[in-house]
Amino acid sequence: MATSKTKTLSTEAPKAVVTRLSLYLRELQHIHHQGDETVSSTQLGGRLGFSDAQVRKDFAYFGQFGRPGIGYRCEELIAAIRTIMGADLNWPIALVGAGNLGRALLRYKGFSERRFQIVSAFDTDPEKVGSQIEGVSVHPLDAIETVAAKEKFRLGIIATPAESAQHAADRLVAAGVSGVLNFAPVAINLPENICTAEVDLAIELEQLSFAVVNQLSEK
Amino acid sequence: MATSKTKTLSTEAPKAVVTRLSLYLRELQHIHHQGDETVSSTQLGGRLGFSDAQVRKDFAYFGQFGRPGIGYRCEELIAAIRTIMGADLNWPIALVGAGNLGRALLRYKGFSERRFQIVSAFDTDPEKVGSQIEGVSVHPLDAIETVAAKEKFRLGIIATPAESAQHAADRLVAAGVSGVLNFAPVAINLPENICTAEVDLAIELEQLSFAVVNQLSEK
DNA sequence: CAATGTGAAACGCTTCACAGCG
DNA sequence: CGCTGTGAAGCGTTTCACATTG
Repeated sequence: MATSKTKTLSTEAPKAVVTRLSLYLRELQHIHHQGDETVSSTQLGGRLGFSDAQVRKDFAYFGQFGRPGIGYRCEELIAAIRTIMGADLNWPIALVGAGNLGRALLRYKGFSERRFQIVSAFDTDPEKVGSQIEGVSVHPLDAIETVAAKEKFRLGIIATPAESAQHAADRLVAAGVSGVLNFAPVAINLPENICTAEVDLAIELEQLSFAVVNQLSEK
Repeated sequence: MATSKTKTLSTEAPKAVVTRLSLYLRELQHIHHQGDETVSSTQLGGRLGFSDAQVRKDFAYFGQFGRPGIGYRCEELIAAIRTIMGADLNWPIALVGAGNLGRALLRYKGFSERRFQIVSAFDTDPEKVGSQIEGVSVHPLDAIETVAAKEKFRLGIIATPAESAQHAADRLVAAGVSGVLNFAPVAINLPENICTAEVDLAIELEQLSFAVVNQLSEK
């Protein structure tokens, strides 16, 4: 009875819960590294700007992880979230666009800790093709399907200019990826069965500046 | 009567609407560049993955911009959103952390188009301090208050490792910024009156991989 | 007694359906 | 007739309040 029971994940969790799960995981790892074995919903929520009730309800979707009077055991909860998130799988990734941002992503250390690895890079610029960055070689974009057969990447990152983003997306899909993370400042159109996430750096700043002007503090 | 009337923005718009406003703006600019003078809610929504009703309702919070039977005039709508978002102001920005990611942000062209400009960079690494990147000089982090007096930045970007992020945030606040965009993979604690936005690249991938595994297609 | 787990209430956002307009 | 603007209904999420537990 010392171990907690994880509900079947068939229990569809609300989308909003899943987005917070990653934040909980990250924060729990910091807390645990810092030496704490347990944490209460109030503490954890406080660090992330969520209410205690929300933290408890979020975890309750997946099972009973807490001990009344004590809180949650970090290790246990970390393991549970990692399982739920599938964070124990390895994810080889293809990068399209070896410009400023693409090169920074290739060098970024934070991915490997979470088992994401950029295994191949692609670009259309002949000057970039053939070079190596952090041990990853830059291939011509046209070669993506050939390389995909060998490297088996399932996710793709688009770090091209806006004009080339749709083409990059199409090539990635042709190469068989099932998810695309798009850093180009334009919406891309993909088949229904492909998952996408977008990060537009300028938009992040725009939202922030709006919040500042309108005195909306905190998140 | 040819011009539309913009409601006072005192009409507090839902947070969710504001996050979409930036996407509308970006997309309208693409559509307009592409030569179209008008766009319907169905077209615009289709490109972004929103319903037509949502698009109409979103704009209706700020006034009456559309013409029945025609749609929305791109120019008019672009101007209106820019006004609402305060996108006509200039935002000088301080960057803390001149590593991989920081340098990529300094070189990123997408900011200036939206009137964001990194005017000073800071780092604690003596090897980086004193160098110039894209015409921006890297100062010692301790000098931030002195530089702030001259450069008057109101926003700060944190692109440091997780361990240094809280300290970077504290220095930025001491230097008088009112908003912080945090790329470090850790939650930071700030005074109530400071706005924050977070972008964690690994978390974006984690969310994407979860969506792939759980067959959640599209957004 | 400090903390969880959880129904029920409250809230905010999205979708629906349709009147109204050019 | 195509498309907007908008109340009203519907839905998902958050907060509240409290019984429950080690």
